[in-house]
Amino acid sequence: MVKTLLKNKKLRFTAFRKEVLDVFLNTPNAVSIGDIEERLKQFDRITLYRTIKSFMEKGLIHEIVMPGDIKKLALCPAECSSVNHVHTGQHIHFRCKMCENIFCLDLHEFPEINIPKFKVDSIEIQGTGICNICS
Amino acid sequence: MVKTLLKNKKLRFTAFRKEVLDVFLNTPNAVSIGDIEERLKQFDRITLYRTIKSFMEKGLIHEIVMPGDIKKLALCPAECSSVNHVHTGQHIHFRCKMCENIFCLDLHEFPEINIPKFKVDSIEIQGTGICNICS
DNA sequence: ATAAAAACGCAACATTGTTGCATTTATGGT
DNA sequence: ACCATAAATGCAACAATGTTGCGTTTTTAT
Ligand SMILES: [Mn+2]
Ligand SMILES: [Mn+2]
Ligand SMILES: [Zn+2]
Ligand SMILES: [Zn+2]
Repeated sequence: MVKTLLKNKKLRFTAFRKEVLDVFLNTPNAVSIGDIEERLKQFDRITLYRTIKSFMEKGLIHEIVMPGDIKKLALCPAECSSVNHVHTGQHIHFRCKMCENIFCLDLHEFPEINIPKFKVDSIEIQGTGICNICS
Repeated sequence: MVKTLLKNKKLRFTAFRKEVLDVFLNTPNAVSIGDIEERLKQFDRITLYRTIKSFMEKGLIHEIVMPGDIKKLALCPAECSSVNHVHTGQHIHFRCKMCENIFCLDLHEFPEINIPKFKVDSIEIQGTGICNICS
């Protein structure tokens, strides 16, 4: 339920936040801000930006960026406890060049990346290609 | 030499392009558009954007994006033949949280990522943490 | 019910990137 | 070296994206 979802992340429940969160819950893949705007009947742009920022800060959603001015948002996995920074947990992002959808995918085994001389905090992996629906 | 570098990528040699390319050649790490602007005495912003676009289209430089509105540019490896799309070859990107520098790093062995049901064209890997200088 | 803190909505602003167009420059062929 | 052509430049105007300030409204804890 949307209300408890927000509460669990220490976010106040408001009508607008419910609407925005519903967009995420009703979409299988990542959504852009434009996508959200299209799905809201009427809204204030500034409030939307602030809502998204709050959601990100509290670890409810995360941001996915790719070269070519691609920026999308997706729900964090339920167990995500990270706040205010990218925490893709152990999943990767895949962009289909046909449908332009971006998928959050759980890898069976997340690869071990060793970078000599660097202290690695987090790793992000992003793939591009063709999704199963488009191929 | 800058002139042949441009020619090899089928880019015309101009005074402005030389200046921009020199910025890349004189910087060890990735640079933002703001970085470039700071290093140029005087310039036209529009021409700079178009220059960068040309450089990217011809595979002279590539774009590195990370969550948090981070966008930087770096020279492609010499052997890079890809045009107009992200081709990190087989290197990864590492962002140091202290100095905020972004490094293009060659991994000894680039990991094999297998994504069931998806046809993978390219993989990008980005790490964050502390670089060797800052630690 | 009340009070404090947070979120909202509006306006104004800032930053980042693009398009059109006239002028200048680079380059390949003569 | 000269010329014709295509490309690059510089300026203005515009578009898209994101932010800040502030008075009002709503949520939540007491
Ligand atoms: Mn994700
Ligand atoms: Mn790189
Ligand atoms: Zn697809
Ligand atoms: Zn560092």
